[in-house]
Amino acid sequence: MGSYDFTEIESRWQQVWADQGMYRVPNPGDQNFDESKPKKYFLDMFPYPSGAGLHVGHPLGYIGTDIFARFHRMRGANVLHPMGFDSFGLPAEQYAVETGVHPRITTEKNIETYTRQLKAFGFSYDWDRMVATTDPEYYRWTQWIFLQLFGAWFDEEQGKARPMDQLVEELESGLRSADGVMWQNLPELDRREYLDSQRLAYIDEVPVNWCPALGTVLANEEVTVDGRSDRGNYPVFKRPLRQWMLRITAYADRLIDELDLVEWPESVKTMQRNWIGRSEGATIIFDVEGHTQMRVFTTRPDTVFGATYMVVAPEHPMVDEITKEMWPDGTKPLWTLGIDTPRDAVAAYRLAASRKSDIERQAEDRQKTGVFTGGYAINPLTGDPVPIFIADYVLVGYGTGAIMAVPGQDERDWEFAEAFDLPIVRTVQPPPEFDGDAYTGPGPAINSGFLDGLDIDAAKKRIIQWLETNGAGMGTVTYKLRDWLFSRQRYWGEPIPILHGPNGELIPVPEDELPLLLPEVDDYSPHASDDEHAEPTPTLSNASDDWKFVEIDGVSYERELNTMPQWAGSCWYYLRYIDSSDDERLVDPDMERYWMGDSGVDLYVGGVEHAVLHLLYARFWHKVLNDLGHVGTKEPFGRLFNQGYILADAYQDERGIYVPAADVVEDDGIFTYEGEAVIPVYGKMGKSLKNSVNPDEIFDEYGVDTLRLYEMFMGPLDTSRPWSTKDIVGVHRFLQRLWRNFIDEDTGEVLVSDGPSDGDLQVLLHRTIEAVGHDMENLHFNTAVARLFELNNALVGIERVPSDVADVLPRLLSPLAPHVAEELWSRMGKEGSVVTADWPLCDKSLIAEDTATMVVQVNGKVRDRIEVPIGITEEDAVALALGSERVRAHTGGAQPRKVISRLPNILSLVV
RNA sequence: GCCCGGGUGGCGAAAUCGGCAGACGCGGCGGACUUAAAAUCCGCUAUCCGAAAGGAUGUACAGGUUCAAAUCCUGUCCCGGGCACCA
Repeated sequence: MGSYDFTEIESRWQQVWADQGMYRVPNPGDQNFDESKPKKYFLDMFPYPSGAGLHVGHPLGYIGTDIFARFHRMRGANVLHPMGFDSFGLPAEQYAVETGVHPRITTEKNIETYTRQLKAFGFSYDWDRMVATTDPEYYRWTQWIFLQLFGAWFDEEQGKARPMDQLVEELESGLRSADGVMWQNLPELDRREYLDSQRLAYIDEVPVNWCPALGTVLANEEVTVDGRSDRGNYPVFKRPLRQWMLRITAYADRLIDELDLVEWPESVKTMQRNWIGRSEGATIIFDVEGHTQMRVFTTRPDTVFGATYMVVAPEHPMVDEITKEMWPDGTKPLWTLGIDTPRDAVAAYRLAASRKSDIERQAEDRQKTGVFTGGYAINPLTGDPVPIFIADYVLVGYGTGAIMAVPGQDERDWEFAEAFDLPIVRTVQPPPEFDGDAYTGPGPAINSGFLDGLDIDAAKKRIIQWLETNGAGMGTVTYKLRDWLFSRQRYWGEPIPILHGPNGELIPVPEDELPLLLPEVDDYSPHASDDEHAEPTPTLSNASDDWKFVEIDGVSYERELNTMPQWAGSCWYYLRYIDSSDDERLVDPDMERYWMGDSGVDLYVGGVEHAVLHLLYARFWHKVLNDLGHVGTKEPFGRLFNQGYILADAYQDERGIYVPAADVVEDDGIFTYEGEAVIPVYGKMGKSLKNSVNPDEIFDEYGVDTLRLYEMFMGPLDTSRPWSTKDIVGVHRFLQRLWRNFIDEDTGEVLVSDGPSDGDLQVLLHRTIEAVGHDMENLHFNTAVARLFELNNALVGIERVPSDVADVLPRLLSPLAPHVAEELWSRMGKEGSVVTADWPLCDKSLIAEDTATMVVQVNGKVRDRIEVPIGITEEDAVALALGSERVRAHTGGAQPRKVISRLPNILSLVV
């Protein structure tokens, strides 16, 4: 009755809130919708529901958004605060491979566990809006969006996606040609191929990241720096393959420029800009001896006079054409690999290069290798012949896959030139003190004909002008960003709703046949292998012929057997929450306009690991949907916030294997696990370090409110912080002290007085209201908690809590620790729920004081503190200060030479 | 190598604009209550010198600007993250 029984209080209120639908939020048009309130959309990055369940590190950001949502509700906003599950993915499928249990079963079970755990945190989600990406009613619309991408093209002039119909119209009317060919003159087959090549979702043969161990290909973003898979850390190899691609590159500029519209951490914006990697330069056309031409991309067209050789990527399609039968005169032995003919030398080098994985290329310490092709190009500016090499330091996928090498101004080219004894010409004058090799800094052009004397920028402009007038090139922009490889050979993903006809026709599955359900298969195994040359085979090829083949008008069509990558479902889930049960359309336009407003989601909180992948893909899809008129904003997430991580001690045994941290025993600084010594390390809490702390244990011992407060009190939301179970007692003591301040533990009597506070306590109360409100707005929950501690501490020793304090404190606490706040509110007999109570207002007149502490500095050092009236004049202040013994001890009684004041707080005397 | 963050007591941290460094909590020390312990309550707790009053030093390091710097500027070191032969 009287003691703080958090377990009982928390479970009871969670039940009451659920029964009353406390956190249900109506849409425009719904019954209880109040359009006079401002809208707020607060979103968490939804989790993948893993079998291990939640640990205390997962909900850090969720606690933050929940507090923010509760705060804004009390301040009178309509708050959309939903949760769901990104439930397609590898672990459920791997489990299915091992056990034969259908991934749907595993997934449903895990979702159930996650839902139970999330509900136990007392989060104020509107669970009626929950989505799971694996739900056919959800992925129906993921497939629908894919068909929108398939049914659209990117109009370069308008800079936006448009429906294919409009392209066909413009082609038929002659407004536009198909790569220079009139539509009327194009055979039927070529027309189809042309149209298919223009779509935002298209099939192309491209070098892909093939991961045999996972049995699937991966997007560039899913491959780590050392050429391994992001998930599972398996080796990844490059190989050409026909795959579905999404034309994200068409949006490269908008994805950069429209970052200006959003309030995101600068670091995330920078990462996206770097990933897109826009660089401006020029394409320069080199005549290759004899007949053909070669295009190179350079960001330094101003250095073209110093281009003394050319390098082509080993995989470049023109290599065969350039390569000569015989080594020409003047071939240096160094250039030939010691092989008799250029053809054999080039073949040997290409073979060696193709065998190298990205890791090996890396490991070689960037030693420059390459071989001469026997061919020469003509430098269009100097007219000199320059030898053409192939070398793997030039990448086929970037720019034109060929470069003009300017060793004087490029470190890589310098290294290669030294290794192969090639001429070096400086075309920018380095400063006199420069003693390095390649010079990449600013300076006037030299050895560059009509460019001489110009600085780099001017020289670039001038040479591009020259190239364009002489038909030798043009200004060009290139990007590091590649189109998004969208096929996966896995089972547990959205089927791609396309049929393949006998002549290569691509037929979209009609919208009214969506969702295209995943077929049942006997074997979920991907065709995984240790062999990098194994042929990728989609798991859906294990489906029955009934599913795989569709007959339309007597013609047999084969279904697309690849599935979508895991990122697909998370590209648009924030839209589905708005109207999660709509079976007519993706989202109702009126509801979408209301909740997304002018700038999209008002606060999106999640880990920084999604800085590139998820956030770039989602922005891309959103822009396409915007172009096609399905959503109203240019950007999906107006404000992004990256929460930190919970870190924890972890332990490795002798072999470097992590052991369960919970079972490690410490004795006088020595750590042991099952009697063996282990080494303490430190890192992000999670399965891989085996250092997870289960929230259930904390709930049992301290309760939900304590855990919520603890995670917030540890530090600012955006910094990582070490978990320390022993520190939890601090916030737990706070709640118990709060309880004892309000409730007599023996009798259960509510210890609230009839009269309000006065004096210092009243001032403190209103200061707390102001400070907590301010902290809440700025997501400074750690300091908000500290302010509440102070107010609570001031109540200790007071017989009864003054009525105004009793009225305010539970409301201030309610977003942070909703259960105990609701219990106190209810025990005091207050009207309604504290959840829907108004946020307290601060009476500013009460916190304006009539005296202040004036700090007196002498020569910049604090020497005394004096209470002064708020409106004190400088003259009085100086007189007061000079009257102080402590001040006089440092002024030696002399008059100050100079007085600086910020009255009534600071008086600075210089003597 | 390049690009972002960050570095404050024994520990987690705080410090709107350049204006009292260390709020709040953990831990520690001392005290009250208790037969005792736990819980609770009270006090102290940056470092050094000092019995104290007080003084000196102190926000990674070295400089600078300023009456005044954790905060601004220059350089260096360390930690974390991203990118990495991108022409």
